[in-house]
Amino acid sequence: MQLSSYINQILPLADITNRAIESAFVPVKFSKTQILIPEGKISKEMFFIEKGLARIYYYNESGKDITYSFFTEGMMLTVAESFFGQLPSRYNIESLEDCEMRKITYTDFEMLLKTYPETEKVKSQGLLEFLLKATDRIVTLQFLSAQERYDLLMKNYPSIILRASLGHIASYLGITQETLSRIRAKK
Amino acid sequence: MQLSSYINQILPLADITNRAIESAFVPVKFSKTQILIPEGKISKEMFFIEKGLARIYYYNESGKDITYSFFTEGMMLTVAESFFGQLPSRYNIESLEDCEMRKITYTDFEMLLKTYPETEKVKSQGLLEFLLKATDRIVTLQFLSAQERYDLLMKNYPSIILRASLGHIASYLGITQETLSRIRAKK
DNA sequence: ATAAGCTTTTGATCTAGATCAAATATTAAT
DNA sequence: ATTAATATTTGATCTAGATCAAAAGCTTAT
Repeated sequence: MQLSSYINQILPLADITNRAIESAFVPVKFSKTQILIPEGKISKEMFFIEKGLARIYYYNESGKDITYSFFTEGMMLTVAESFFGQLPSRYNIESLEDCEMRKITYTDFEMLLKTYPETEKVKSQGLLEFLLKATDRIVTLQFLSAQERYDLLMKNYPSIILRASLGHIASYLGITQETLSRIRAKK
Repeated sequence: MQLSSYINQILPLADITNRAIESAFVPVKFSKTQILIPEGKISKEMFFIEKGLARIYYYNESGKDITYSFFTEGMMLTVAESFFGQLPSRYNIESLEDCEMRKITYTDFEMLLKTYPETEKVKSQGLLEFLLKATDRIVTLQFLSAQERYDLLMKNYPSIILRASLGHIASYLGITQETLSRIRAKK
């Protein structure tokens, strides 16, 4: 999906606003396993993925690397609280494949908000989408079994399951690699 | 906490805006165990709690009543996706004690947004707070043990633990009542 | 092509927390 | 006050998923 269709599907905007947004997002490429946003830093940029796969992750108290979430084509990639709130990020963002993205800086984003007030609505609408995903995730983790969580991911994001590594998927689901491997072997 | 201090702590606003917000929130009382927002309906109202305790809950596939989250004095109570997005709520809101609240209707909320554009920022900032809480919750559920989750709730919201029932707290933590009872008995 | 380094699978065991069931406490209703 | 209804505790099992350990498959770099 293109950035323009992504924005329009969130909220239809005047042509001039659309063009301003388009040109505020500049192309960037990343190779596999680059850190786009490191833990502890304020996110100065937000990304829209045109091609590739990335994840947000953190290290838990015992130092284990835990995937918080995956992002792929047509998704807006950002640690929302850090970018929108300009707070230090508690997570890292890492590319898992060679990626083609578009990025916007926070400065340019603020400029858009000032110049085209209707973008403020894109912001709230965007935040709402992140919130919807987060609440889904909570319900999933609260009471589904490992198998059910896997099936759900498979149903909603089959491409992630095909492209991400076993270990990353397992920690995303809140289970160990061994358990995930056995779930897969079973069917 | 008063509504005015709540708003000001989120974002300082012009006096006139503050006063408009104040008067848009009208007082309401609820007695124990009333349903303020039922599942399936679009939230037409958002509440600010001055006194009392409430929860958001849903029924899982096997019909079990699961507490999604608790709200008490000084908190804004709403199924954010439903109120801000005007979508049908997937959860119920229920009072757990006799409550004194202030409520605003969506119509009045929209009016505020139009008349005082700076309230749009209160909205995004509010959404951001909901998002922050949700991401915390995900991390908690992803890899902490029952005991750790309990300790964390106790540390962050001791008053909830003292006031809510065992069953409600247990489902909130993603465990059974029996397990929670044993965790408590242990210390 | 081969070694070195990762990633995934498989096996054996262990344990946190679930489930089932019954006994106490607590609260509400007549 | 007494009964009925609801919430909590306690006990005895069971099981999903963790942990530990080693083998087998893949990648990547020389």
